[in-house]
Amino acid sequence: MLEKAVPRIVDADQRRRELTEAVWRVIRRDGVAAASVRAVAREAGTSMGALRHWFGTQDELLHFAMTLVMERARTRAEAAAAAGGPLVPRLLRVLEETLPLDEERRAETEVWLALTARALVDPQLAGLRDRSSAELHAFCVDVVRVLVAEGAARPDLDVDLEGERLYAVLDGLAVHAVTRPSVLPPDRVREVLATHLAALGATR
Amino acid sequence: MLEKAVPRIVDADQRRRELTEAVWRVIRRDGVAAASVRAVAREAGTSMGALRHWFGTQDELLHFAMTLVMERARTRAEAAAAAGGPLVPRLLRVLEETLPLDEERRAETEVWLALTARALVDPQLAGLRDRSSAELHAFCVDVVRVLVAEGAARPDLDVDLEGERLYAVLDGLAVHAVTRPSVLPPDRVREVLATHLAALGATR
DNA sequence: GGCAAGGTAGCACAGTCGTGCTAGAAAAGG
DNA sequence: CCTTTTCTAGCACGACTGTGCTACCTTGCC
Repeated sequence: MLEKAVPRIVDADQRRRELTEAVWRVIRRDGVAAASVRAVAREAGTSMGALRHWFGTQDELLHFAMTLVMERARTRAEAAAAAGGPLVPRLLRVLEETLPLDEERRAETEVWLALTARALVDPQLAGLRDRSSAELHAFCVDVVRVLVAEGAARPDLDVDLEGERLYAVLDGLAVHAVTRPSVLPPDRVREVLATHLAALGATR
Repeated sequence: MLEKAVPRIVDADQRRRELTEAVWRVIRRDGVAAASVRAVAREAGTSMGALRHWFGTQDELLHFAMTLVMERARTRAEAAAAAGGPLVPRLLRVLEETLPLDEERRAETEVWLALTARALVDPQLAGLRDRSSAELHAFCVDVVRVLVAEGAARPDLDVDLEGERLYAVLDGLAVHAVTRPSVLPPDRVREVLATHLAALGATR
């Protein structure tokens, strides 16, 4: 009943992360369609059997890949939120954690885009995506609320509507930064986002 | 040298459109990954051979599907632009032609999203997407320019930057309307977009 | 030492894939 | 009538797919 032996302690979570990052590399290089069990195993330098030990099925693999994208962005965002400094730049930095402004975040965003498209026809992934987008949307609404409360945005704003608009800017920038990187380099992305936040407070 | 017989006149373009719409149905129902030659032929009620007569290869099929999305949106947008009426509502209606506000446009947007994701790893599709996004981006910049010129937007706006921001709102709304339809029904999408245009002119 | 369990490896199966290919049906000019 | 061309049909090939499965290696407790 109780376990008798505890052999080969390999941190399961850590192992799954390593394998999942192999999934990311395959998705980025060859697309979701190419993220087969064999291809991922080859990329990770392991065997099909080992992979299937950690992920019982192919869908589970993609599911975990999506989870990891969300988790990492959220972790970074929370760190940025906890940092000090003036309000507006700090909120900017939190929002920027979801944008592809460096190689790491670019990888995540590309995987996010690929899996978002797949979620259109994969209910399992759709559930994940819904939870994630609800969270980010709620955060955007909160950002607007805080800006209004702190006097950094006009007091007559429709908070829900502006939250929705901010969220659209955010994901629109994410898509564009990933699909048109030469037109929209990281600094330009930051500039557009900063302009948007500033515009919420423009009273003139 | 000159053709001698002209048998079975089937409008090639028309036929290709019909088949391409079968591609759309498959992509919407089962995803790009499932858009195999066999599946599309079955969906179109024809044979693999017939399909391959019109599209020499699988990539050509997807390429044409993407082309058709772009072409249809552009046709509608030009019609909306040619219509009369006051400036701002007219521009709104043109921009709305790229958004999934009814069943037809929803289909196009879903296919667009799926193919945009695939374009990350398919140079052929990437070329198409680049041309299309450059065009829409340029149009967004023009919209801002016209609004400024007509006094419907603040004269001190950075036109390029605002064009970029408008484009982000547009594609962000497209993604959200397709992935979170219950939160973002068509009227809400219109409201957010209208708010954005109005905000460009907010002087208060 | 023995043994149980965690972890790895990879074969086997039945299926799907894209594409090359041949063969026939349909239609119009001679 | 026959010929020519367009269009349709679908078989055949080799490659790749996800997953069930067995066998093996490694580890740590008894």
